[in-house]
Amino acid sequence: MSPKPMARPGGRSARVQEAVHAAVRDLEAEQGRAKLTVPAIAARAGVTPSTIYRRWGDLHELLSDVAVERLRPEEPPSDHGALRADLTAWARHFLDEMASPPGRAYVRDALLGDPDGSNAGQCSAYAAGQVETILARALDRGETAPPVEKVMDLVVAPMMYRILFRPDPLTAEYADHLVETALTAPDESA
Amino acid sequence: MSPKPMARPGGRSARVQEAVHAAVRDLEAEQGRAKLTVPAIAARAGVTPSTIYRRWGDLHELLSDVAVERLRPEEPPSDHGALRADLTAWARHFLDEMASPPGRAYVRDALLGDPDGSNAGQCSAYAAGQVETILARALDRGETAPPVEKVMDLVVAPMMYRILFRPDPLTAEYADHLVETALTAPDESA
DNA sequence: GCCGGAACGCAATGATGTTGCTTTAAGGTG
DNA sequence: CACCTTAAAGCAACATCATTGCGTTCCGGC
Repeated sequence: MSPKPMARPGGRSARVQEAVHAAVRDLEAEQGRAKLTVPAIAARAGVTPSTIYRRWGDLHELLSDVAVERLRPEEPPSDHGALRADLTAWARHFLDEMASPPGRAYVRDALLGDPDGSNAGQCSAYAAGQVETILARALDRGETAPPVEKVMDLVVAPMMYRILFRPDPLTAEYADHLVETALTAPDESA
Repeated sequence: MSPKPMARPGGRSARVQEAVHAAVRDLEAEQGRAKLTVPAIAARAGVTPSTIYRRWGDLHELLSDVAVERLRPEEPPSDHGALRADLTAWARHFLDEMASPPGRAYVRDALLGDPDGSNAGQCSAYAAGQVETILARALDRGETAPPVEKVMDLVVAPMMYRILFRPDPLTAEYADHLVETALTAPDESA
């Protein structure tokens, strides 16, 4: 079911997977999405199309797979010494990444080829993990911090909604505004 | 660019469009999404595939088109005599519709075949329109009501985010909670 | 160093996507 | 009301892509 069963993590399987992922990245960068087709990717990766179909099912699942890997945060959120500063910086960064044309494309891909929703869930988990880190750091400092769910609802969700459903441009001020809302909202215990 | 140019609204064009849309609905109901292919739809609609490709570009754009039409609200939100009741009822209804398997499928389709984001924008506009109606009604009654944007950020966005990115089931209580948040949040003027 | 099984390559087949050319009919005009 | 223009649909050929059976290779374990 999972696109990357990797029943055999070592050796050829791993090489093929890496080659295919690299081929997707390269082709996309060089020729754009329109040229992203399974045979083209296979040729570029030095692999036969049937291999790709067998391992990933179809193009969308493969793209979803690659997109999720690209959406994985590479570093923990930067530490600015205070909750508000940390959250603001992270929200701005997140918005910047996700609202950019390539970012939007990755998010869409991740959602697209995802029969069971596990890839989309992974994306959400990445964001939640980053937020979690920030909040834990705040608690360590002795600050009061809202629960993760609240930040997801009040900061992450609105940004994602606008990215996906609205063509309008998004600004850093909007991210700031959302963080402000999350930090000043009443702490219901629900 | 738009999937439905309709430069000639009357006569054959309209009949073809309706026939194709109907074919999509029927085939989906009868044989499931897997069997939804352009040639099959064309055959069912009594049309040649090239007609569909020329008018809609590809299968995804056609499905997106159909999905948006299905997501259009058919009635104004029901009137319960008070803002809180109206918003709660609408949010529950919205969540119910969108979180159901067919609802999720429509939303995904709408997002999917949508190069310029106009279809997704339409979906958002539908929801905003419904909210707008509710808020205007409240103002007419003399109630104080939050701006539309606030309701979109605090109620609609979190629901959509969870629908799209999280596999977990969603409850009516969650919708209630979001409405509560939106109505009790401090009224910043920003 | 041998064995079992999973993954890959190859190649053929069927289905789908795409396009030039022709034909029909909608909508405007005299 | 007949004619003319032109968008849209039909037809048909072609290119490309998706799918599958079978043989081969190579990983992983004994």
